Amino acid sequence: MGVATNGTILRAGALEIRPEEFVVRAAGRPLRLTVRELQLLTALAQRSGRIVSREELYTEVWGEPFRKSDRSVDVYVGKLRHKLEDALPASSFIHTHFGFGYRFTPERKAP
Amino acid sequence: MGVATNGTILRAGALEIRPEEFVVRAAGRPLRLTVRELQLLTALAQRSGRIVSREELYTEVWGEPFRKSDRSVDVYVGKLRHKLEDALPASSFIHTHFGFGYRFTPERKAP
DNA sequence: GGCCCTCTTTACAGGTTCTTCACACCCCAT
DNA sequence: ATGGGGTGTGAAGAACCTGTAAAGAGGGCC
Repeated sequence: MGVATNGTILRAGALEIRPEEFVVRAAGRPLRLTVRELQLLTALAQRSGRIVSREELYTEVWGEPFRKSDRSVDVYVGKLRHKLEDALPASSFIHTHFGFGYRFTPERKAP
Repeated sequence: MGVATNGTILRAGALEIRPEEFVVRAAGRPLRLTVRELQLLTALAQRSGRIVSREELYTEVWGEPFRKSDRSVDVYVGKLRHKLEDALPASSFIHTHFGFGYRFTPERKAP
């Protein structure tokens, strides 16, 4: 069985993710995400604080084997970063770890 | 057990739904709906404010497993929208969430 | 039968999202 | 400082999703 998500509410800073209800709120306001964006954000938030490889993210979200040349994860990380930046400009959530993958952690940006 | 509907009156804007009595009123005037239309509208109104998948709506109203190719929910959403538009042109009730499903929420239309 | 009404299914158009590619830039080891 | 793989990202076409008209199927009634 996969990761338990029943009735789950994931919180991270001012973000509230309800995967079951297809809803993400940023400081109370609903965030407009596509299916893939929501899936990827959920996968990241479920692994909050850990560095996660593209392979792990890809197999979790896309449900098929990862090819090293596939850039889908990067593209969607970019889309998520942009939407999160629009909604919560004072925070950053998705951090790159060169050569390893991404880490989801809400951080206050440097002033 | 299913959703409790005993003696329930669902209200949403100028809409009043009495599932037990097979009656819907729009600003006091009875709305002429078929059985399926009433069932679907009731299912939506019982989940007011939430994004609901076609699958959930289909299994609730049709009482059988959902096939991805089945468009019945979409067709009936269209019929409901048309009748609600005729009765209450200033409001919109059923909102599409691309890739996820529908959300029932009474909203004043943009002027 | 013929008519009417409802429900189901299909087809197509139009719109949105997803995938892939290309290129620029970045990071690190040498 | 330089080289080479890693990462960010815009753009374009493919793939997928939704709205809706229309046709077919079934039942009830006269």
